[in-house]
Amino acid sequence: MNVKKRPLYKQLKQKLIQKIERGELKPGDVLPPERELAELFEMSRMTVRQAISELVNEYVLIRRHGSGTYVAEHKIPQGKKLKSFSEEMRLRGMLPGSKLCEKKIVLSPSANMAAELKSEGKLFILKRLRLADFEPMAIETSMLPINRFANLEKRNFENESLYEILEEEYNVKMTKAQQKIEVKMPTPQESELLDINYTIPVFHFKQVTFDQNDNIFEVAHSVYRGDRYEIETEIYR
Amino acid sequence: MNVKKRPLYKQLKQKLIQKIERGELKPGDVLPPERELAELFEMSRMTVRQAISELVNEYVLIRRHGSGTYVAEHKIPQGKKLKSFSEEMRLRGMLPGSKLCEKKIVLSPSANMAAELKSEGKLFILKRLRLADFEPMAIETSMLPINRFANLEKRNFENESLYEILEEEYNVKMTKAQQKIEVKMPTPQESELLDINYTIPVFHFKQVTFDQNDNIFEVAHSVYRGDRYEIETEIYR
DNA sequence: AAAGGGAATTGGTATATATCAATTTAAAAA
DNA sequence: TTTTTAAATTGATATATACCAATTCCCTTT
Repeated sequence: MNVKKRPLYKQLKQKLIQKIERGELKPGDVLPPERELAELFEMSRMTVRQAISELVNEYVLIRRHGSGTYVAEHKIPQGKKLKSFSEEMRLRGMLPGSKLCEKKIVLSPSANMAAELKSEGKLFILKRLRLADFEPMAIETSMLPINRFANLEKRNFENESLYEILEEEYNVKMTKAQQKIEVKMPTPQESELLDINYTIPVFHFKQVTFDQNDNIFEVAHSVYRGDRYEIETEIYR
Repeated sequence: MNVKKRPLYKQLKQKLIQKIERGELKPGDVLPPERELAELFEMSRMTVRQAISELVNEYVLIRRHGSGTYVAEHKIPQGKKLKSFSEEMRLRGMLPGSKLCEKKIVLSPSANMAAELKSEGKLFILKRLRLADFEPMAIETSMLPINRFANLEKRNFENESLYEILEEEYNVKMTKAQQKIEVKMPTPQESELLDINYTIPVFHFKQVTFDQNDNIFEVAHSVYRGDRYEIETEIYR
């Protein structure tokens, strides 16, 4: 007795994906026509269409009316990946740097802050001026629950990457982040730190960072110079 | 004779979206069952399912097996997917709108512009003030090569989606876009159109849009109000 | 060789029907 | 009342069929 609970169209989907992964079907290749696939796999054309439709939605296949169904060219590009400031500046061909502004432990964080971090107890706050080619680029303020990162405050952070420390010393890896990006005018302190005129607008990033277990381990606020920084991204339908 | 070239399922899609926009269907509300919708709109259940399926893919509806189909709560996630202005505002729970500012054909575009579009010849330029809940949100300027879109300039664009027209009339679907995002201060004209004080900074988007064959078919410049708009995105390692 | 036109191919839309599976509802039992 | 069970409801999967629409292909004409 054949135990089959897996839907037919999902089975076909999987077979098609396997063919692509094994290289039997390469990007740009045309698939057999729907009517032929139906015969080949002994299912109705409608079922074949359902499998193909899902793969089209997942950008794996491309349909061309009157022509055929093709394997998509771009594979899992997904324009923007989570990077640290240093990684990003290096990618842009600039030399990253850092200047410590503030390093403190907040004993009783505001309710707002605690809610964002979904954590109670003391917070470690790290405020750094980030440099690119020795010129100010951004002000980065990170907030972390100190109970997860004991003794973190003893580091100096001048020539150390926060994320590298977290990964190597505490085994916490960033895997996902949610960002809100706004435009603002800088405060007097911000424009002085960033060394820009008060008429230059800035990017405000509010980031919530998740570790490999999907727990929030950092909330960061960053202020980027609008005259030096621009966001580049690629998005897909 | 009734001239109907628009597919039935797309008509239903539009009707459902309208019901949501008009508030007849609110987030969390349950839709009539598929069998009932089929009877109501005098079409087969399969056709109803196709309409609903597409809306589910676009995060407008949510299906729950055995329970029903519901209007999605707009959580505004999905920052990384390519959307039209209208789709995005709808996701944010706002009513999209449009006001035509300028519609013209440029006979001899600048070398710069032609290079961006990788096309020679006349350009169609469409400048619209985009509204959200009847208030200005952005100024959107689209540039398209007129040789690919004959008679496009005869449309009125007041209540029509540019991308829908391109898809339905010219069979051009947007599949990829590259964006550069900057922060600027608005020009006097921009602050007047957007109805904001000159001290409010704005987002500048420069977008190059690709069709299903990976050809550039549009270059768009958008100016978004910094006091009403923020970018939300999720990024992964 | 080039251009035009029509047939064949291929995906797109639409209907009708049947059965399965998850959930909800309501009736029955405790 | 609470719990359990069965039925009804609702979406999910699958088949068969028909015709429309965009593209390709090939034959004819020029």
